[in-house]
Parts: sequence; C-alpha cells; structure tokens
Amino acid sequence: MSSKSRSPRSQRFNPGSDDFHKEDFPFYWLNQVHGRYSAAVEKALKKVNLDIPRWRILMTLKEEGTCSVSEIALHAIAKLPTVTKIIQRMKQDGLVDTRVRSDDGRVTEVMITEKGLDAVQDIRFATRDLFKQSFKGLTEAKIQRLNKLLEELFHNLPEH
Amino acid sequence: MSSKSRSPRSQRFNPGSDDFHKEDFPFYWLNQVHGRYSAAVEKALKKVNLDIPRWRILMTLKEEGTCSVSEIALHAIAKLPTVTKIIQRMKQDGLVDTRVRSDDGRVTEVMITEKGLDAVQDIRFATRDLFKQSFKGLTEAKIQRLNKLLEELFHNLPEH
DNA sequence: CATTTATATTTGAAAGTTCAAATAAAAAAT
DNA sequence: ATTTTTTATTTGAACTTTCAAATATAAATG
Repeated sequence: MSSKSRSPRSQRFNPGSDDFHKEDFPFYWLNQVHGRYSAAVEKALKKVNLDIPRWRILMTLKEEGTCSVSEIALHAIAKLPTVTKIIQRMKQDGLVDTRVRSDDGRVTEVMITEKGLDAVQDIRFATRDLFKQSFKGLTEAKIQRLNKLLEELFHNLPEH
Repeated sequence: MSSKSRSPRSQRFNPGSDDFHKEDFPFYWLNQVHGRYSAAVEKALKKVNLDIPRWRILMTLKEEGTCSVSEIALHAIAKLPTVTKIIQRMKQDGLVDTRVRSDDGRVTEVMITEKGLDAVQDIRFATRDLFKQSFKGLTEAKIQRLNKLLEELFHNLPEH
C-alpha cells in the first residue's frame, strides 16, 4: 500500500474534497477581500462622482499613457464592448478624449484629459485613508510575500 | 536627522507615493488574480448554464442551509435588490425555493432544491481542473500562508 | 392598544453590461 | 489589383445591477 494512493494529504482547500472548508480555500479569501475592497473603493469614489470601471480606466491611462480601446480592456480587466461604452460616457464627462490612430484607421486611441488628471488626484485623496488602514500591521516583508504568492497564483490561471 | 523623517522606507506599494509601482501593490495583484479567476469560473459555469452570482448563491445555500435574502446578500457579497432578483430568476429555473418565515412575516427564506444540488455537482465537475491547475506548484504551507495574509488584509478592511 | 420607529424585502425606473451581429480598415492571398 | 481573411471596434437588443422609493411586518413607545 503506497502512501501515495492511501493517505492523501489534507485537501481542505480542494472544493471537490469531502473535508472541504471554505476558510482553507484561497479563492474564498480572495473573494472576501475583493468584496470588501471593492465596496470600500466604490464608496470613496462615489464622493468624487466616479465608479470602479471609470477609475480603472483612468489609472490605466495615467500609468500607460495613450492606449487603444483593446489595450484598455486588457489592463482594466473588462470586456471590449463594455470598454467602448464606458469610454463614450467618460468622453461625455470630459475625462478622456479619443482619436483615430493616424497610421491605422481601425484603432481608437484614448487619452486622459486635464480634467481626468484632476480626477485622479481627487481619487488619491479620497482613498488615502483606506490604503493606509489596509496595510496596518503588515510589514513590508509580509506585503512582498503576499504579492509573490498572488503573482504565483496569477500565473497558474489560464490567460484567457 | 532622524531616520523617521528623512529616509522613509520604500513606499512602492502606496498609491499616494511618488515611487509607486503597481506590481508592488497587493490590490493590483488581487484584482489581476480575481479577474482571471472570475473569467475562468465564468467560462466553466457557462457550460452548465449558470453564472457567478447564481453559483455563489448555490454555494452559500449548500454551506449554510436555508438562509434569508439578506443573509445571502452578506455571504455572497451582493446588494440586496440584486439578490432579490437573482433569487426570483433562480426560483423560475427551479434551483431554489422560497417561503415566508413562519414566525416573522418580513423575511423570505430561501432553500436549495434537488435540482439546485444537482447543479452544484455539475459545477464541481466543471471547475475541477481549474482548481487543480490553480494550485500547481503551491505547497500546502504556501497556501496556508496565503490564506493567513489574505485574512489579515480582510480584517483591516472596513466591514461595511 | 394605537402610534411611532425599526427591520426585511420588493419594485420600477435608470444605468450598466453582455452577446452576437454589423461595420470598417488593414493584411494576406490569389 | 481584386478578393479573402484577419483585426479593431461599435452597435442594438436582451439581460442584469443599482438606486431610491414603496410595501409590509415586527418591535418599541407612550
């Protein structure tokens, strides 16, 4: 009787296992954290008249500079038609501007406006306390370890 | 010159900091993982004619047994009116059933049906490979560490 | 016990997301 | 040089989520 087939290691983190406990399942915690985090950010953004999708797009444009619609979809983790429509709304709100790429008529380039940059500043202010609070008691080493573990998980997941 | 005021420790994980790098920011990775994870689960669920909100509710009911609508909202991280309407749809699909709580006419109790339990089994099957793949190369110690870190972060975030 | 206040949920209208199909430009193949 | 295929985006219809207001029951108060 090989130990391989007879006594499996604890499988409490495996949703298919009989002794599954959600508290031992990383995606349970991932969802919990994501839920609270999103709710908190959403609340902070509402004060500045923004929401999470718009915020993500602003952040993307600020970090990456001018982007095509599909590049935004990739960075901001949203579907293409969704991004198209958010950009249309954001353009109406004056947060971004668009133009057709000069050397390729298919792509729509999106860039952040002055007003968009101002909004980014407002958001920083509105979320400052939240981030400070989030990392309370977490040493930098712990934060790094967390980043590494999440990154590892990320690379295990199918790309798309 | 105190080190406290002069040379602050690295603040690359702080979005307000000048040397902010998104790769050092845990919520960046959290969102990336959550994005891929959701996309993968969504894809698996589509084969069984389900989506993430319905799945979350089925899981909640399976783990917790009969729940009120607001208990579901809490566990499944969704807003109350959203849950009301998802439950209505799920009832139409025969996945759950509802009744008014006998000793309190305000609360709607929701319970999973046989068909709902069958669906849970189907989902297990449909997501089996995904979970296996996700934890590839991650030792149990690492998984536990990740859980602990996420839990710590969770408790730092505002409850609601 | 009538009235106010609190709690649990639902509803209707508005806003947002998604799918599949349509458009439109570029690149490849004939 | 046309035609075909691929790539990038948009659109319209269907569906979902959200907000604020409405409903309905229970608990607390005078």
